[in-house]
Order: sequence, then C-alpha cells, then structure tokens
Amino acid sequence: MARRTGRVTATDVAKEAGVSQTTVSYVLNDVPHQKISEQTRRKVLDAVAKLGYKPSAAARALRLGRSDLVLMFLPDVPVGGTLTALVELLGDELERHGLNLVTRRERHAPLESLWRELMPAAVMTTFDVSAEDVASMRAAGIHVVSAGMGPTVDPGVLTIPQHLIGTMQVERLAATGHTLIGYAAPGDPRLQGFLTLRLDGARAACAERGLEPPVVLEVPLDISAAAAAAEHWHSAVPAVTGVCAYNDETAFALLAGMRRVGLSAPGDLAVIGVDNDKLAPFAMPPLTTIDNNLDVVVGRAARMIVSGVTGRSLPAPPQVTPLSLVVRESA
Amino acid sequence: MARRTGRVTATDVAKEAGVSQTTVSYVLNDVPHQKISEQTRRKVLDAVAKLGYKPSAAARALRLGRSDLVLMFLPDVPVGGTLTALVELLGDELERHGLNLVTRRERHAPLESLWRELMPAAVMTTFDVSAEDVASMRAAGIHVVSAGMGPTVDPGVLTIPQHLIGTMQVERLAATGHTLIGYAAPGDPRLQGFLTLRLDGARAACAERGLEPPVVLEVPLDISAAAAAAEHWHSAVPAVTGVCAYNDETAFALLAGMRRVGLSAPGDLAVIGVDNDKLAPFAMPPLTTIDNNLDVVVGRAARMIVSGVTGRSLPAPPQVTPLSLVVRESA
DNA sequence: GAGCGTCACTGAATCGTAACAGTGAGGAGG
DNA sequence: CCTCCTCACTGTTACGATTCAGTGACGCTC
Repeated sequence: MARRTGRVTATDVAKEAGVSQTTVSYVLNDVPHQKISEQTRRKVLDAVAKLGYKPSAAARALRLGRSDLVLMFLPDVPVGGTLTALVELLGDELERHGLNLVTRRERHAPLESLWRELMPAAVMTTFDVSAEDVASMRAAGIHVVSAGMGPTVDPGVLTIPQHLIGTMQVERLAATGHTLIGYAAPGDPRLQGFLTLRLDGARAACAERGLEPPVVLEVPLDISAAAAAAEHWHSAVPAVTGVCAYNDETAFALLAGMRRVGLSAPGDLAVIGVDNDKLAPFAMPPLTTIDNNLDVVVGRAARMIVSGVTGRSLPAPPQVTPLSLVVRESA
Repeated sequence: MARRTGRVTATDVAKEAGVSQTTVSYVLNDVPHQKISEQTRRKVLDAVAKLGYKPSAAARALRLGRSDLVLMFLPDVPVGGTLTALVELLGDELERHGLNLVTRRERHAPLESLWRELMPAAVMTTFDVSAEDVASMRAAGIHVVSAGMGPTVDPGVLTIPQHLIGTMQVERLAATGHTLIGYAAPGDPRLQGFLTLRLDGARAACAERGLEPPVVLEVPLDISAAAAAAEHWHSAVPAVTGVCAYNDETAFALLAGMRRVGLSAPGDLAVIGVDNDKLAPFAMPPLTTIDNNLDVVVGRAARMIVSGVTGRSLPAPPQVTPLSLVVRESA
C-alpha cells in the first residue's frame, strides 16, 4: 500500500471514513459551495481525529503555489531588543493563524532567490525594498507588508513613526526646561537609516519651538568615548543640558561616561532614551525613555499579514499611537 | 504552455538546455552514480543561470518527504538576550547550508502536530522533550538535537553546561576572598529549570571549598524587592559579602536595589552576573559576569544539525568550554 | 413520465521535483 | 559478427493536497 512513508494522508482518512479523498479535502477546508451532509462531515472528522491526520504543508504549498511561511527581512544590524521582541511577538501571533515566521537578515543579498524558493504567503520587510522587488513579489501573489522606515509609497504600509520618536524626546526635554539640546548618535553605521529619521524628528521639534538645532555627537558603546561626549556637551557655551539618546543602549553608555567624569543626570545633563529596555528601570539614575508599544505594532502587522493572506478582512486596528513616554528620573 | 504560474521550473530549464528534466535534476543534485558529461552539465548550468531557475522548496519537500526547515522549540520564557542571540546566530549559520530556521515556543503544546505538518529536516529543542516524542521524530527521519538542560540521555546531545555557570561564579567570588555567598534567584517561575542547575553548580562549588551553601534569596526585577534582598544579605550575621546573580538582568536589579539602600559593589556586596549582556559594561559599577561564548555553542549546534541532515560529517568542533569569566568591577 | 435542478458526493488532473527503470550508441571481447 | 558492458542520457511515476468537471439519485413541475 501507500504505507511506505508512515505518514497519514488524506487518502487514509478517506478510506477510514468510507468516502472519497475529495470529500475529505472539502470537509477540512470548509469549501464554500460544496454541500456536505452533517453525517459525512462527522465521519470524516472522526477519522481525522482517530488517525491523527495532519495535512502536509509541502503538498499543500505545491498545489496552492504558496506556502504558509511568512518571510521577514531584517536589517543587518546587531538586533536591538525592540526588533527582537517584535520578531518574537509577531511569530507567536502569526502562529495562531497557521502561519510560520522565518526571518532572514538583509545581507546575503538576493531577496529574490529566497522568495522564489520558499513561495511565502507574505513577506514583511523592516527596511526599504526596491519598488521592483516589491512589484515582482506582488506579481507572484505574495503579500508584501513593508515596515520600512523611509517615506514609503506603499499605501498599505505599516510604519513605526521613527521621526515621532525624536520629536517626543525633544518635547520631554523642552517641557522640563531645556533649551539647548544634544543628540547622542550611535556608533554603528548600519543604524544610519533609523538615525536620520529620528534625528529629523528631533530637529523639527526644536525648530518648532524656536530652539537651536540639536548638537549631535557620536556616542559609541564605549565608556571613554561617551565620557568625552558628555564633557563636550557640558562644557560648551552655552551648555547643552539635555540629551536625546538614539536608544537605551546609547543612553546607558552615556550615563556611564557621565559618571566617569563626575557628571550626573538629570542635574548636569538630562538623558532620555528610546526602547524602554528591560534594564532601563535599573539604570543609574533610572532611565526616562520612549516606549514603542510593540503589542500595538505587532497587532497591526499581524492583522495586515493575516487578512492579506486569508482574504478575510479582520477587525480594524485600534488607532493608537504606538509610542509613549516613560518618565523615570534621568530626564 | 506551462506558463500559467510564471514560475521557472526544471522542465523549462531542460527545454532551454535541450535535455530532459531528469538530467537537470541529476546535474543540480550532483547525483553520485550518474555520469553526466561536462558538456551537458555546462549547458544545464547555463540555462539555470539564464532563466534564473530556483527549485521549489515545496515540491522538493513533497518529493523527499522532508523540508529544509529546522524547527527550534524554545522554552516559554520571556526570552533573554542570550537565547535571542543564539536563535539569531543559528539562523544565519543554518542559512549558509540552505536550511531555514523556524522557532516556536513551547506552549501551544502539541509538538507533534507541528513537525508532522512541516516535516522539518531537523528539530532542536532547548528544553527537555519526552523520550517518546524524540523517538517518534527520529522514526520519521527527523534529526533531533537536544540542547535540553537536564541530565540528558541523548548521546549526541549539545549542552550548555548550566551547572558550570554557577560553579564559575562561586570560583570567582571565592578567589576574591568571599566566604559566605548569596544567590540571587529570578522571580519568574519559568526559569526554575535553569535556576536549579545553576544553583546546584554553585552549591557544589561551595561544598568543594568547605564553604557554607549559598544563601538563596529571590530578586525579582523590582527595585524595592531587590533592595530588601540586599539588606537582608548585608545585615545577616555573619554577613553575605558576595552574590551570584542568576543572570545580568537580576544583577542589574540587585545593583539598583543596593543603591537604594546605600550599599555599593563590590565593597559591601560583590555581584557577579551571567550572560555578559551588552549593557553590562555600563552598569554601576561595571558588571563582572560569565560569558557563554555563543559563537562556540552555535557553531557546534549548527554542525550537529547540518551534518545530521546532509549526512556528511563536518570538521570536528573545537573543544572549547563555552564559558568564560569577564572581570569588570562589581566582583 | 420527460425534463430540469439540486444535493451530495466522486474521478482525475495538476502542482514541480526526485529517482527508478529503462534505452540506444559505442566499444571491448570472444 | 554477435554478445555484453558501460556511458550518458530519457520516459515515467510518485509524493499529498486542491479543485474542476462530472455523476447518480431524488424531488418537483407541467
């Protein structure tokens, strides 16, 4: 018989239930315009349960021309906590809808070979992908959701408003009386894209309030360098009194550098981070930061992907800004 | 024609090269006992390049009875930095060998339905899986690599020696003159498994040196609670002077708690963490910790998986202990 | 009671690859 | 000259699901 592989197939189920394999498929997929009697449906379902039948993802993918994989392209950046958490949450959420998340870093360049090979149901990108790449994926029936950070053309785009992050940081500092603001840029050049957007947001916020544009210094993850930057800001005339850090890591480094040269936050220099890192409450002093409410973002992303793939439209996403200020002590 | 889907198939390549589809398959898979002339091989390869042919993962999976997916089951724990990095590195490494990593949290329980559905080439687990689960996967031709933490039965097992972590922490504290040692346990009950092993290692190390067993207190990620624990250790008679933290997060919380009650490290209480978190150098004071050299671990894991899947045995892993002490200032 | 329409199914083709089982050409051996 | 073997391929089937195109049986109308 067909018992060479040990796999339980739809044919086995059909035999057990005494119906055709076609019927099994109809029952399991709840095919719209097929009338199946309750009795037959029951028989099939019982057989499925009895035999422990699980449809083969490969066979289904071959037939349908697409798999249940969702391909997520990540920027080639030492992944920060936020992106990691996003991946994790998104994976869980997609799983609930029968989709499997596969992540890939943008580096081993050819996106195309990968999606042609895997035939994913959807692709999600976290950086900007060329319009032609997007077009050819769409043409191949793949749902593309772009969380790219740039000014995207895609109407169905999901964007974490990077520039708003910078804006909110400046808002906080301005609200607490700071008039000359610094910006701590990360050392890693691969973060340039995000940096530009966040910094633009900060610049705009300063301009809007009639403040000088932020004084940008690089603060790599190195205490000495961070200390030098801190002194530079502090001893400038007029002095910078509040700093927006690119993210919480940078903020931690800056705070450590400040300690090295005897400066303290927020007295000498207020510091505000981004990400609400798990360790932010335990910084010295506890770090004020911007939380990008990931559950909101993930919820939206998952909805876009799932509704795109299944064709069903899901309940509209709540219109919540996925950013919030977490005030602690550092700013 | 067959041009309904837009996909380039092996048949298209065959047509282009003027050979049979079988020959294309033989060339591309380098089938051992088939003689293919250099000339034909070239023609096929050229056609592949010209048409941009990429074999369908689904069709291949269906035919072979297994996909190129590697399924990694993660413990249902708010994933710490280490595990995250492990997943990331492993994904990159597997990718180089044409395998795709899919992660899943142990929670939506039935492992079985998932692997039956996806037919992965290999499964990697980070927790203990029942012997029968392993047996049935093996029976289905799936390579199982268990990085479970328990005393595993599996001979081909890959273990991060959790107990050694505790041992090394105690070693460091003992070497710097501490005789009564504390252990800061995490609040999350899901970490119990790892905790037990690390703690056992610490206990054993204490016993070996004739020291009292470590004084275990729970240090959740909450400053007040951490402060209370710190005071408890410090004011005990005789006083605990050095503490092994379950991980760097716990260490950060403890250090923050200590500041709250005016204690400092390492003077009042030396603190040593685990993980060498990215932020560890920026702790106050910079955190001494145990680094579990992930590249080593990942390299081993990847080798085990790849060699298991491909059948080829890869160069033997360097016998390096994947743990090292990183001395900073806190202990 | 012939015609028509639903109902509740079933038969067979199809997706793209791998690999078994040939097959004709050419050379070696007797 | 006939047989046998190797070489270098090719024809065809199978993997397991989806789905189009039927197909009897039955009820209803005129």
